[in-house]
Amino acid sequence: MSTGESEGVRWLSHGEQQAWRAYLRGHRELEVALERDLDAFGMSLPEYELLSMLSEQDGDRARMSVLADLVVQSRSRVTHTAKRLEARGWVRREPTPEDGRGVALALTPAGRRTVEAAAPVHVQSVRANFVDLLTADQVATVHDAFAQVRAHLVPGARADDEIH
Amino acid sequence: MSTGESEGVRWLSHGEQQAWRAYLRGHRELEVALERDLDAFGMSLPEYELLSMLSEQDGDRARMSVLADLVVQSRSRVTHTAKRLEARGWVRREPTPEDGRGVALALTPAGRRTVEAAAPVHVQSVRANFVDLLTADQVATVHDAFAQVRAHLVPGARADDEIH
DNA sequence: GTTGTCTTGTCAATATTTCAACTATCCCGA
DNA sequence: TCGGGATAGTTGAAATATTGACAAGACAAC
Repeated sequence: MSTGESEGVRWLSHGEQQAWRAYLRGHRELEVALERDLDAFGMSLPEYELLSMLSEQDGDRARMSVLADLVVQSRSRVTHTAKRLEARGWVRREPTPEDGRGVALALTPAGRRTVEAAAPVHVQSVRANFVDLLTADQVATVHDAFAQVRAHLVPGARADDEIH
Repeated sequence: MSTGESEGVRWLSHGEQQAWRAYLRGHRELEVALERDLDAFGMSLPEYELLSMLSEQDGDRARMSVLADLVVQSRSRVTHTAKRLEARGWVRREPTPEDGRGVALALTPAGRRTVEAAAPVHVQSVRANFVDLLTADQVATVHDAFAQVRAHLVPGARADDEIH
């Protein structure tokens, strides 16, 4: 059994395994660093992402489900995150006129001020710990690689859905 | 204040932002896919990583702190994870002879059987959702990129610490 | 219009993770 | 050999995340 199943398995080559592990570890370290820098603003990375996405939407508002897709989180998780952000006064829940089931999340003025304060620091962190460590070619390759991964896993996903 | 801070900030270029977001999203989708495939074996990705690292150590055992570094998790987290794995009979806690403070985690026979059953499926998942979607060059670039990130964030980290 | 089905979002229960003590051991110098 | 400071690992409570069940509106078929 323990050896029998190994037949026919395409294990990773040494290089592939090295790459995979470098990625897993690098990603974790990077996340830790980004969280650390956001800590000064009293928010986590997922929370920042939510606020940031919201701040780019028309009218600073978006449906819960749209938000969930944008930040790649479950709806339930977005509900919880929104509740926390609402408790801090950064976000407000509003009914949607067009669909009685829906709920829109809207950035409050305080929320906007907070994202705008956090954004420069966060961007600097992304630069210092990621973008600026890489060449333009490397950045482009990372883009392509993960866009492919996403396209494979979520066939319907649009490549540029940060805009709407 | 809200505009004042924007001066002097090196925002991301459009391409950089696209890359960053593609990476964030792709990573999350990838994690979801890997977790889904591991689910059949009753373990999560962090748990698999722990078992997998353990299975590569001499004597199927390693100190808690070594393990924590290998999988890039806090010690406390490793303690909790180990407790769960121990409850399933996959792992056993042992005192270390050389250092009275230390605790070694050892894979049980049942634990080894379980990793060996999960490994082919997991590897296939990593292939299908990541490695095989990329060219060899892309894989190499991802390796370099995240190794650089890790080297920046954890200057002391060894590149090949999956072996010992 | 009534029925059945799908979608939205929430909720409560459960599981996991984090954080800040805390214990025990080791190491080193006076 | 004592003491202080480091290191190893654990603990429990609080914060966060996931899951599955649910309520309610939409929507299509008839």
